[in-house]
Amino acid sequence: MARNVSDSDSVRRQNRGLVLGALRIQGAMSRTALAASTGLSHASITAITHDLIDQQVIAELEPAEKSDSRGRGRPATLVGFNRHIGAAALFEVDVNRARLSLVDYGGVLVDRIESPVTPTTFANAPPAVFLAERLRQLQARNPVEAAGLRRVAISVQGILDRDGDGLKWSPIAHLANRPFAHELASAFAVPVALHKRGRLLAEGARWLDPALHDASVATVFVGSTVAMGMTFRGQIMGRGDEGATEFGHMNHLPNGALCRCGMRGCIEAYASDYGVLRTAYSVPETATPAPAVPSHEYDGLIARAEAGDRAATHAFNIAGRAVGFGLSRMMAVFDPSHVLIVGPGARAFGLMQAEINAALASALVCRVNGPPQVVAHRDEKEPVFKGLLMKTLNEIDQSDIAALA
Amino acid sequence: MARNVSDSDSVRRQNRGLVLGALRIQGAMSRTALAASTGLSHASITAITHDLIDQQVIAELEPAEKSDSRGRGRPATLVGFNRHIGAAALFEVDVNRARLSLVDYGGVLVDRIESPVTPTTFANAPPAVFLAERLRQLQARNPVEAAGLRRVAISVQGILDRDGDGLKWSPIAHLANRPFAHELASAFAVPVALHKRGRLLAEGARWLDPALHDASVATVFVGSTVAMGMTFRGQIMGRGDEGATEFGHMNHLPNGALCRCGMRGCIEAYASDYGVLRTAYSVPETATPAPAVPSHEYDGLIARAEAGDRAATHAFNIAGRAVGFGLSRMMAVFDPSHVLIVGPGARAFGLMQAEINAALASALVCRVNGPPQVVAHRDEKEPVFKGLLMKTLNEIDQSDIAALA
DNA sequence: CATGTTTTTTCGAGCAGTGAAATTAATGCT
DNA sequence: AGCATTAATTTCACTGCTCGAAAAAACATG
Repeated sequence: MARNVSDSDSVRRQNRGLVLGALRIQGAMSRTALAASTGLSHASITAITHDLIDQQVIAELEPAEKSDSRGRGRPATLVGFNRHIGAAALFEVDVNRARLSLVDYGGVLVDRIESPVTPTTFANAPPAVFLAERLRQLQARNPVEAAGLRRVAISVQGILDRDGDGLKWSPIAHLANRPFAHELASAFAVPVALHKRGRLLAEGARWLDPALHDASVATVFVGSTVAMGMTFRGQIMGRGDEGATEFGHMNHLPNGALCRCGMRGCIEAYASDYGVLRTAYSVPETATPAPAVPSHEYDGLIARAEAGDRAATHAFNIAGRAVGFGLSRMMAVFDPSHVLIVGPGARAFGLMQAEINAALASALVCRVNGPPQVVAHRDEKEPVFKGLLMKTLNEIDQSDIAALA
Repeated sequence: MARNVSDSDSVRRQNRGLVLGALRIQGAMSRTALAASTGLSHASITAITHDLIDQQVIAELEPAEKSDSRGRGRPATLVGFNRHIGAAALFEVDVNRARLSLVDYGGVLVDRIESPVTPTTFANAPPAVFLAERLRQLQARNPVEAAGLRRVAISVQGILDRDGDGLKWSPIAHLANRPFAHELASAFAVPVALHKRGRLLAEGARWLDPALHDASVATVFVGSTVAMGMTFRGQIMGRGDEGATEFGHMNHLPNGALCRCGMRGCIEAYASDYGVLRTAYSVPETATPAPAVPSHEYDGLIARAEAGDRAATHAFNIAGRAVGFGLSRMMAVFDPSHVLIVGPGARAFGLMQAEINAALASALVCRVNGPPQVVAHRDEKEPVFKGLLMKTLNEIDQSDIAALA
C-alpha cells in the first residue's frame, strides 16, 4: 500500500518547503514577512531559518545601509538564498538550436552556450555525446560554480514515456529513443530530468505574469510546431512528466493535411509555420512538409497578410480555425480561464483572432461559462527558460533541501 | 497566502484519514492489517482506533465464532465502521428518472425511492421542492436512520459553475440555474453536494473494478447523452467539482449536426440515441432532436444493425466515428491507459468498435504510446451509484471524522 | 500446565509547531 | 543623554503526534 503516512519528518519537509517556496516566489525577505507569507508562527520561522542558515542554504543579507530609514522599531534583516551552494545545467533543445545555461542556486545565469542544430546533428553525434560535450565546456569555463552541479534538466519537444525519462517520439530528428538522459546522469553523477517544452511554457507563463500564477491557463506555442501546456489553479496539469500533451497533433480534420509527424489532419499541419506557408502557396495538403522554415519567410508572410494579401490572409484564417477548434475541443475536457498564445505565431495573432474566437463560440462550455481570455505574448524563449529554471530549482528545494536532517 | 502549514493537527487528520480510507476500500480488518495497509506503526494504529472507537465511528466486530480456528496465536479482532452514526441521501437525477437512496455510514442501502422525470417535471415543481418532498418521504419511512443525516449528494448532468454548487446548464429540462442545492442545504441543515454524473462514472468504475483503481481511465457514457469522466492514476481529474468535462459536447465536425444543446457538430449529435436514430432514418442533421428516445426504439435499432440493416449499421458507424475522434482528440491532452464505454450505447459497442479504433489510430499519441484498451461495460447505473456513495462517504470520513478532536 | 505464536497495548523518547513573554535594536521625544 | 515607543526576533514551556521496544493478552498445542 501507499506510504502516505504523515509524521514529524513530513511536517518538517512541508514547512521547510513552504519557506523555500516563499523565498523563490517573492525573493529575499524578513522573517516576519516569511511568517506572514507561509502562515507559520514566528517561533517556527526562527527555528527553520536557523537550521537553513546552519546548512548554508540561505543567509542573512547585509542591510542596505541605513538609507531606508522609514522604520520605527528594530529593522528587519532579510534572508535569501545562498547562491553558491549549488548549480544546475539547463538544456533547451529545439529543432534548430540548442542552448545550455548554467545557473546558480539563486537562479542567476552564470554562463551560456548556444549551438545550432540541424536534422543531421543527432544522426552524426549521439545526443548524449553532444550534450555532454557542451556541459563539459561550460564546466571548464566555470569550474567554481560547476563544482556544485546538482541537476541537469533538459527541455525537449515530443512524447515522453510514462516514467518521464525517455523520449519516445520527437520532431527533433534522431533524438527519440536515445537514452541520453540516463547516459548523462551516469556520466555526471547527477539527476537528469526531461521536460516537455509545452509544460515548461505553462510553468514559465505562471512565473512571468503574477496574475496568472494561480489561474487556470492554457499556453499555446505556435511556430515551427504547435504545442500546449496547462496549469490548473496554479498546478501544472499532468503530474510527474508522464502523459502526453500533444496539442499540436490533435486531429483537426479527419484525413486532412499531412503533418510532419506523418499523421493527417493535425492542428500543426494547418497552424505551424510550414502549414501556413503551404496553404498560402497553394501547395497540395498532401505534400511532404518542409523540414524547416526560415523565420524571415514566415515573417514575410505575416507582413503580406497584414498588407492585405488574399492568399496569405486566407492561410492565417485556416491556421486560426485549426487552433480555435483545437481549443474548443480541449475545453470540453478542461476549461481554462486564460489562453496564452506564444511563439512566432503570436505575431500573427491579429490575423487568427477572429477565427479562433468563432471556433470557441461553437463550444458549449464557452457559451455557458463565457469564453476564456485569449491573449498573445510575444516572447516565448523566456517562458521556457524561466519554466525550466524555476522547475529545476524548486525540485532541488523540495527534494534535496527540505528533506535535510 | 495559502495556509498549507503542516502541524500535529494535520498529521492526525492525514493518518486518521488513511485508516478510514483503508477501511472503506478493504472493509473491516484487524489492527495489524490496518498497520500493514496504512504503513503506520502498531502503536499509532492502537491510538487511532482507540480514539475512533471512543467516538463511536468504528467498533470492534464480534468474532465470528471460534469456527475459524486456523490460527495459532491471539486471534485478531476486526474493526469496522459503525453503520449507525450517520447516513447520507443520494439523489441520481436523470433526464427521465430520479432516484433517491438512503444509505448508512457503513454504505448499506437503507431505502430507495424512484420517480419518473419528464420535461415538465421541474417546470411544474421547483427542483428543490421535488427533491425535498422525496427526501422527507424517505425520512418518514426511516426515522431512525434519517436522524443521523450528514450529507445530501446529487448526481446531475450538465455544467456546474466553478464553485461546484450551482448548475449552469443541463440537458435535464428546467433544472439549470435553480439554486436547489442551497435551498436543500438550508431546509435540511446539511451540506449538499452536486456532482457531475460523468465524474461519478469515473469514480464508480474505479471502485467496481480493482484493476482500474489506480489506472488512468476515461469512462464514456453513451446513451441519451454522451459524457465522460476521467481518473489519472487513481485520482479523479478536475479537483473539486469545478471544471467542465463536457465530452459529449466537444465539437466533432464544424457546423455539423444539430445537438440538443443548441450547438452544431457535437459528438452527442452523432453518437447519442437521438443522433443515431436521426442518422438511421435519414432525418436531416439540422432537424430538432427528439426530446427523449424510448429505450425499445434504441434497442430495436441495435438489433436491426446486428441483423445487417445497412442504414442502422451506417448510423452506428457514424456514431463510433464521432466517439473515436473525440477520444483521439482528448488523447492529445490526456492519455488514459483504459477507456470504458458504459450506458445503453455499450450494447452497441460491437457496431462502433471498428470506427473507434480507426479514429484512435489517427492520433499520434496512440501510434507512439500504443492505443488504450477500449472495453464496454454493460451496466452504468451501478457505477454512478457506487461513485456517489463512495465519494460521499469518503467526504464524511475525511472532513467530518478525520478532523474530530 | 508450560510453551510457542500472533495480536494489541503500554511506555518513554523524540520532534516539530505554538502562544506568550522576553530580548534586541532602532526611532522619536523631551 | 535618557527614556518611552515600536517592531523584529528569539526563548521557553507545553502540546500532540509518531515510533520502536518491551510487555501484556489471548489463544493453540503438546
